[in-house]
Amino acid sequence: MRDAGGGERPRQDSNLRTRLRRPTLYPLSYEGGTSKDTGAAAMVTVARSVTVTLAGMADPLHTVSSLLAPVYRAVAGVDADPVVRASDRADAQSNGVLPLAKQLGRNPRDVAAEVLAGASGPLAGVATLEVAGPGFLNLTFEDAFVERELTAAARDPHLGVRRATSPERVVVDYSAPNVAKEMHVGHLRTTIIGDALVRMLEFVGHEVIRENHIGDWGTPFGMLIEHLLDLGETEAARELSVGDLDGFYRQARAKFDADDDFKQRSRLRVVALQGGDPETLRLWQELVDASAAYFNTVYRKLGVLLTSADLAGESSYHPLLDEVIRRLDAAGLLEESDGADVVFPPGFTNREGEPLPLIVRKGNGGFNYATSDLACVIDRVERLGATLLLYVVGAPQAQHFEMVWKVCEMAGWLAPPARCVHVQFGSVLGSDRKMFKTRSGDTVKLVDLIDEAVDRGIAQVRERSADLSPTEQEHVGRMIGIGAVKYADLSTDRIKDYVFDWDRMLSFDGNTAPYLQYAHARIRSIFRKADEVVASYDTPIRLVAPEERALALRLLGFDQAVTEAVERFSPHRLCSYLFDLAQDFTAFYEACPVLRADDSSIRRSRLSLCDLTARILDRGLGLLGIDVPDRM
RNA sequence: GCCCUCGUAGCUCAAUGGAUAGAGCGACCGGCUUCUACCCGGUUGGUUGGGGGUUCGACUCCCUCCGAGGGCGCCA
Repeated sequence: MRDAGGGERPRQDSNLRTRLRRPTLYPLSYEGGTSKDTGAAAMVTVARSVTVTLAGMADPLHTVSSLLAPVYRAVAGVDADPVVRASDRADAQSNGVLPLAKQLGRNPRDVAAEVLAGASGPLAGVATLEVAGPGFLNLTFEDAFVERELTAAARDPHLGVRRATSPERVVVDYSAPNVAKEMHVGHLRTTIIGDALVRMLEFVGHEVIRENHIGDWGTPFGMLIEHLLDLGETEAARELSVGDLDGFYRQARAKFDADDDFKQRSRLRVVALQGGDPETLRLWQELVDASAAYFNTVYRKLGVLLTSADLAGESSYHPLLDEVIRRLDAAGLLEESDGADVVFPPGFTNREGEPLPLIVRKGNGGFNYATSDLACVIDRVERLGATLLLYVVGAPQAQHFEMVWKVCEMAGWLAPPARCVHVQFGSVLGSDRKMFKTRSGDTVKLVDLIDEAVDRGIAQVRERSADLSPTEQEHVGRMIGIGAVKYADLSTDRIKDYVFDWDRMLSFDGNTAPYLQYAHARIRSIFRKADEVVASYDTPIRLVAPEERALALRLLGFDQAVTEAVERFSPHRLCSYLFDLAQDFTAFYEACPVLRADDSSIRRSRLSLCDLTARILDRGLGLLGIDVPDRM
């Protein structure tokens, strides 16, 4: 688990230090897409970890790694499996696996030279190598090799993206609005990020279970049900369907605070609800259904995958709560504190520096969210059989989840390979760098935000694309508006706060959805004008201009971009790649005439490059949940 | 008070412990009028909040200080 830190680092004695010095093997690692200077290609670092991957796939760097693996083994004299994936690195380091590199005690340049000598054979016809800098191997691919790999990627329905080597069953917990409460900006990030992760995980071959952990249980439901009865069921249904959930909730709350009789009825209603009274449950279900219908309209507007089938509300864990307590008790973990049943996971302290408990049963005998989160882990691991549990929840809840998972580990419910990951994210800020609010200071309703995005998108299209029909303008404008909001959210490192800025996210310049969508539409436009159909999967690609080469190498990096985004649960990795791709395409487009190319084989080859670029843009944005218009 | 996250160009953001820290916007200079743009190229811009440490090598890891935000017993 997380190390609380604070310990003083032990001082190394100087002899030991001398003996351990000279790290130097520095095995092979893939260093980056393409080099800055146009002529060169991808580079390989004789620097850090071995990222040799086995299966043969379209990505040329993996091919190179495979070819070089024996060379490394010979040079390093290492018998061990040289496969270390990026995600294993931290683990490898702590286990002392990786630093085997450091045990050779030789100069990196010499090692690099030795690798170079051994590599010329295996890499013949693939790439040439040269030693550079403090022990880097620069790798320049042969054109013929790149052309071959590119053709292979184009024929692959997966566009060169590898499947996960060990597919898992993954639960993604995201969105999680509350019944009878409005969805606001706070739900934007969890919904969008969760949706993108689901799409990416499925794409690389994992089995994904979406779970929308809605807040459909607890004491507020007493007053909500009583308010529903006061209004009359038909009137209440009407109000809820209009989507004025906050109004409904506020009225109930106001009555609860002002009216003792109402308060009393509410309390009795909570008891009835928890006791399973059929009529109360029926009314409760009515509230849940009305809210779910409302959530679904929001999800459809936003274009995310969630449906009613994904609902896994807190109430569904209700039957498990007694079991949770029973098991904790049996494990000897349960303690009594101030009348409540609690567990003390080690490593957490409160304001006074005393151990901080996780309360699993309140003093009044009721359960709280910690209890249902515990039940939730049991359910996901034992019933669903998931090994990876993702919680796409805001950063403020980090400590809560750490405590819950710690208790799960102590109780033995959460053991490898099963593990939980908090996919946390920062806040959405206004231009004042404070929490994003309306001008009047209220929280921003999510529907309002979505509607404004669509309006702005449509306005944008009307201005720029007067030649499109009104219907098309609306259709495309919707994609642009929604895409802009999603992309702005996904394109920055999720852990950080970001500033919500309509003008920037809707700009056609810079790292934005409209820029990428436009690059795609532009390619489609070429094909509408072409008098022949050329698909990348049946046309050989020939690289002539440096811009073609740069684009080609970028296209081959799709696999790496997707893999990184998935492994780190960081959609912005994919965004950065797509932006780079669009920029490379634009450079190509400026420099290389496609339809007007003199030579027909070049023309076909360029059309093929265009086609593959469009397919990757389409697919890549699709993995982010962003729609891509064919014209705009 | 303790704990967590963040701090990178004027602005908005990138960067597995690797090469000279990169983009976009803005600004400045120069081109272009095109297979879809208000486009293209170039220049400008940095003590990566400060200081120390580990390392062959630190934006990245550790310590410390400063600043911003968040969390800390019966809400979720």
